[in-house]
Amino acid sequence: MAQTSLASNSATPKKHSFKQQQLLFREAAILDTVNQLLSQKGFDLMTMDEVAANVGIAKASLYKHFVSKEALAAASMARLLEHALDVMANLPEDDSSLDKLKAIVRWSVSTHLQGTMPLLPSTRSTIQSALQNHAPYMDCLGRLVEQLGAWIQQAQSSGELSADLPGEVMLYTIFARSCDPVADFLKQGGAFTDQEITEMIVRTTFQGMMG
Amino acid sequence: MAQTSLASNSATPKKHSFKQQQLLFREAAILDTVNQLLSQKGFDLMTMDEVAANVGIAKASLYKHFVSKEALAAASMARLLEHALDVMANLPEDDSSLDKLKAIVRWSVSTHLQGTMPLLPSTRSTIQSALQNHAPYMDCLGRLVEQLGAWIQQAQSSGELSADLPGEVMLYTIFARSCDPVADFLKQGGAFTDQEITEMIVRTTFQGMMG
DNA sequence: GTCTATACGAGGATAGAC
DNA sequence: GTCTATCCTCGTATAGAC
Repeated sequence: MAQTSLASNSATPKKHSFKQQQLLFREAAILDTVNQLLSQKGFDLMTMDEVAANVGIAKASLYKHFVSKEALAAASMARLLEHALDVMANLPEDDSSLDKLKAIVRWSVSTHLQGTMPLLPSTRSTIQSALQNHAPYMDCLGRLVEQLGAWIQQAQSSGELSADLPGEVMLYTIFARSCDPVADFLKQGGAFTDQEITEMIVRTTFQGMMG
Repeated sequence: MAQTSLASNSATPKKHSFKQQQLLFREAAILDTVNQLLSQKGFDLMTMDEVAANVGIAKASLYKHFVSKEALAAASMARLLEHALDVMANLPEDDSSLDKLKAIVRWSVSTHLQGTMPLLPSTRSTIQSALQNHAPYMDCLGRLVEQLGAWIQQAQSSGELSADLPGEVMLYTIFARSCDPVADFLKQGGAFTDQEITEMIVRTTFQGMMG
């Protein structure tokens, strides 16, 4: 199956590069659609018919690219985490750890508001077990947790974040902002721009409602 | 239908009180089960078969009490909001507005952790429209929003909460704690008691991770 | 590897006896 | 108003032609 989507290996360079390019392009288009739908409706309410219709291909063709709905969602999530890692790797080096943590929350909420954040956390969904068996996803997640954990520790050491609040709690709190319904409610209210909403959530995440 | 579950009116006091008692008792049992299932799996993943099985009655009997799955969930939600209003009405009068707001968040998270909080917010679910057409729910919600809004304004006036953060944002932030996945993650981790988790979430909600 | 057509199961809701 | 048995729709997944 084309599920892992590896590029051509060095032994046979460019042998089928055009076909492969086309394949990857098609799969990227599928995953873009899946990202949107996962963001709008979540895994359980997203249907394969819908995905196929939005991409503009037949449902059966979808199953040639991804073996199941779970695999499709997992691929989408893995790509999102790769994107997150990329964002994190490209933050200004002279930013403090706290600044970097704020930046990743800003990116999460902003992505969520744009409708392309496939609901990372959310316990109570049937994908969770599928994700844990999806190596690419788990690999990215591990690296992401490691990096965020390091920044949290540094921010605690330097006094930018409270030293007496478990880092675990902070990690989950930051993660949870990616699926925070507050953003949806505020956007639905229509009184604020996406940027204003993002900044207010970043603020309440780090300073609460008293600071 | 017995959907509104009003007690016997004053014109015919106790005429069928025993039967009615039994009816209300049965319906309360159903709603207890629904609360648990909504808390564990959410609306979309909860099945009527499951509800019937857990209550110990046939599925068809369920439909004698509630006309649809949506009506069932709406009744469950309405009862929860009534409960919340009750908790709010019985807070110590000499508590400050901020204390009261903290108390309601504490109650929300605690209820969530106990597994009896039927996921209030959560956009992306099919119940939302049904809830908006359910008068008892909307009525309770209105009163709840009014009371919380008043407390927020008072806390802002007294300087307990930031005056430059829109009250709307605070309201939603408080609401969102009832379905915060952070609580689930921390509970799953097993490193903290429910009470510890609750207090940490109350803290981060109001003081953020820096305070 | 794309399509049309279809198998199959799950789940919401109902029929009709008691 | 409780039950058993059933209907019907929807959604995942597959068969098989091109």
